[in-house]
Amino acid sequence: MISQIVENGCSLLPNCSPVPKYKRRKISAVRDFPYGCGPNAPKINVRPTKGSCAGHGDHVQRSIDEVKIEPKLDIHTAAAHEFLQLKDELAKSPNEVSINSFLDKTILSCVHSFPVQPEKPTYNFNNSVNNSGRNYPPRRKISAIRDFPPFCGRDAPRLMKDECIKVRASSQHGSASQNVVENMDVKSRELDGVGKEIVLYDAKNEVSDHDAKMLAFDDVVGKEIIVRSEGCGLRGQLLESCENSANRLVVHALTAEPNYNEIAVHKEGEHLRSEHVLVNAVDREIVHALTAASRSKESGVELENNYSRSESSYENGVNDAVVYGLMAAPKCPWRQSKAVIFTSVRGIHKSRLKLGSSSVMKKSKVRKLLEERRALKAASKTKKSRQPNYIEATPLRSRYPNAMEMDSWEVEEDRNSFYVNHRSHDIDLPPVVPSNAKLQKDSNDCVSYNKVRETLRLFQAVFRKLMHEEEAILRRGETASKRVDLLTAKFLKDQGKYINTGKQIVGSVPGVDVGFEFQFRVELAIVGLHRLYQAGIDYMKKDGSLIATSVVASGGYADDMDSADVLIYSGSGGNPTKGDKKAEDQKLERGNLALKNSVTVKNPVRVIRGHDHKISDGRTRTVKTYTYDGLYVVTAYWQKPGPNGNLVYMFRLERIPGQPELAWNVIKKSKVRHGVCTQDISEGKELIPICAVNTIDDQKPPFFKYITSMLYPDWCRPLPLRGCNCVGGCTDSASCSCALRNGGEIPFNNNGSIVEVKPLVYECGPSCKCPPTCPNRVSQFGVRFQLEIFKTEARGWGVRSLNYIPSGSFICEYLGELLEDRQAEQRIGNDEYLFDIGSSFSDRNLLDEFPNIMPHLQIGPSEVVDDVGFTIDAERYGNVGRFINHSCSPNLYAQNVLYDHEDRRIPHIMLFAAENIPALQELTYHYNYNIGEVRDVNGNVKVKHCFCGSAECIGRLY
DNA sequence: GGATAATCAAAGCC
DNA sequence: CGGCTTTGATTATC
Repeated sequence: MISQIVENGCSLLPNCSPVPKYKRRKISAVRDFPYGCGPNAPKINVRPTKGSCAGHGDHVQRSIDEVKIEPKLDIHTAAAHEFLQLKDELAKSPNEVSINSFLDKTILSCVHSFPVQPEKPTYNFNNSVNNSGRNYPPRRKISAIRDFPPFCGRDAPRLMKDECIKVRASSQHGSASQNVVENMDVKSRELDGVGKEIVLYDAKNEVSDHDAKMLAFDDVVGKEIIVRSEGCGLRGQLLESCENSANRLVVHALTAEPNYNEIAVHKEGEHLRSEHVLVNAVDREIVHALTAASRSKESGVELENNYSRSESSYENGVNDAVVYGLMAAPKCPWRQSKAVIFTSVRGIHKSRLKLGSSSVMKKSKVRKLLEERRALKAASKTKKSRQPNYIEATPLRSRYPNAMEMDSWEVEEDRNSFYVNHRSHDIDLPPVVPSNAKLQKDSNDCVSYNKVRETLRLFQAVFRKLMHEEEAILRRGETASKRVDLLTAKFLKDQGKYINTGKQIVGSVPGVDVGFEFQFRVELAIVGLHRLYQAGIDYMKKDGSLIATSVVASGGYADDMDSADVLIYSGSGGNPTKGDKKAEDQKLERGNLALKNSVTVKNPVRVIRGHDHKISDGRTRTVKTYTYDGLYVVTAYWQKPGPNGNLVYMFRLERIPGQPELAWNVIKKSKVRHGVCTQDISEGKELIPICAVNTIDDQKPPFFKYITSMLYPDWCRPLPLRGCNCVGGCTDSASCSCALRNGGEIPFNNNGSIVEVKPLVYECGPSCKCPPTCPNRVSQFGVRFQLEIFKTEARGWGVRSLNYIPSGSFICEYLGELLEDRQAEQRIGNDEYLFDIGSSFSDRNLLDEFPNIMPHLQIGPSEVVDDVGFTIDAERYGNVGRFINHSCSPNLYAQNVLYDHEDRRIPHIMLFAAENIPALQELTYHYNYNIGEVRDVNGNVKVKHCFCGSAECIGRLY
């Protein structure tokens, strides 16, 4: 699949060629930065601590490191113990004591309410299908040896047509009896003293022993078997299909009767349930299948409407028989002419296993996807496919409404395709590169921190790119994947980009700092924070028992997340699923059990919280993110009735102190914002006011004239850009002249995020016919996020957002007076706010990474912006962009954009988010000076220290 | 008893 | 909201 994506990508960028090395811009600007800490300054990027005084930051850093450096249970446990001890001392109230006794009681009561092994299970044979009693029998071991009547059992011959007919009972008159067992003669006899066999036959219908329906199991006690005759001859056998603790096995009309329309094997009360629905004429195979499947655990055939679908899983040795029986058409001696269509495209297995299918199936599905992509491509080229719609996405049901009429379509291939077990191993998946080797190098925090950030950024970048492709597919009217996050995750996995994949980690995950913001659950898995895609509780086995390692609180359950440092977390399970409507009491198993054990083990548990963010950057929407909230300990658990009337487990998690405060807490806690010194530095010129905050000293923001568009000198009269003629909104990239300028595609996703770094982006402009809602108008509308400027400890004023910013979002333009370089050089002393146009610096992490793993992301050389020496001076006139600081590890990047004129020498400088940026995190971009090339008026090399404080800070701007 | 396969559950996502 | 995804744990089997 990956290779396919790559191919597609290349086709979208026809001029693929080796990436040109970006020209580093020559420096003409000189900046002064306040004095302060050096390269070892406290990190500021991911720790939006209030105020960020250096000492405080150091302290926080250290205490986190203590918890983080050695991801070993005992250290964390020690920390947790310490915390708990402290807590005990602080609050030795009677309440705390009573919690324990309360817990003891709860545990006792919960034991009573979950009778795992009732002393004397009772079984009600008179009650039929709807019995839902909770007295489950003890688990059963399979030990029966059975004698099989003719036509049954493992040596059962395949039923031939005649035999089927013979088996068929003549009576069409009987009716489904409510009181099934009473109508039957029940015989049971011992078999080898181990198991028992029960033969039930319908006396009324007077079928012979051999043709009687027969059921065998090995332990009568603990099983209830109901055979319901629905007025037809019966012959069926079901051996050993009861697993787990389900106590009732309902065999519902095992019939050999053609034209009879239902065969079902139910196992009520527990998970296993298979149904066989037959419509007309093909039921003989079912009997065969059931017979042949006698040694399998479960088999089923469904015939719905006019096509057939098989759901089966089987054990070794009987595969052929089962498949044979299920499939019937190609081999079946009595059905040579009457094909049941088992849909298969090009030999790819199309029948579907049930949810949670085997790895065999997964691989074949992957292959299917791959094949379909190819088919898609081929179809779009040749348009000569036999099936007009090759692409899987619509359910089989709607895709093959007339399957029966298609008769022997690709039957030969189907035969093979059913032997998935034989074919599954030569599926060519891309090799999975384990990333463990790389991990060895990540001994210190900085490396792993960078790695995590790099990986997340990579995820975002790949995601945006793949999303872009999917949107293009959708526009063509074809079926696109709806789960680009999963596509991206798979891609990264295949590239070996998952990190922290080794042994499960208790406590902090190296490189993942408190406050990290994630957009998808798969990202949590990619960095090793929480490995499960859906489940809320991750856990591991430690010293023989389960302990919880991380939980995700995302609002799906009735958790209490109001308090900052305490999380009341609901256990998992018990909720009504699709199949059965009623909620069940939660069980103390899996995650619930692990959390319970963590109460006594006192190990730290990572907490990730889900948040909903309203994004109103012109394309109003809500996005959900997940924030790593730090380490907690589970201090108590109890049961209580949940919202669905069932009993649920509740867990109390308390945050271990000394960890960085989270942004949402800061905002929540402080209703009144301290240190606001200017309400709106834009003086109403921006849509959203930009306030200035200073909690460091009394300084006010420096004076400057706020502008919202560039100031061009008199001599500069750039020609307007010729616009496109798209009336609807530039959806057709082939006809939109603006899209063509961008290499044939709109460089933004539908949600307004920029797809990738480009030397130059053409947006639609004033002379375009498209409306303002056009997806190709993003950065021309000014600031859309709630920004504020704030005084930093060491770097003067900085800019941050009060809201979460998704990766790829437009932040602001860098506005000011346009100068020629030589003019700029004359502004000595006032050179702090100069931006050199023409270099189009882009994020190095992104660019260095991409050519390796996604070759089609390379950029055509023709697009490089000419560097003829223009500079933007924001000293006297400017906007919020002038306050954004440099960082060696930035979260924004500058993108050249043209929309209102076509002079490529002086593009707009637009700043975009290069990653997901949590609220209150400082916004930075890379000023991109060349070290040692900045000189003063006398030609002396100038040195400027960098105080960005990022882990990879090189200590100098130039 | 260890390896492998099948089955299942899960606080997601469109 | 139904349907489509995935992964890891558990269970079953050789």
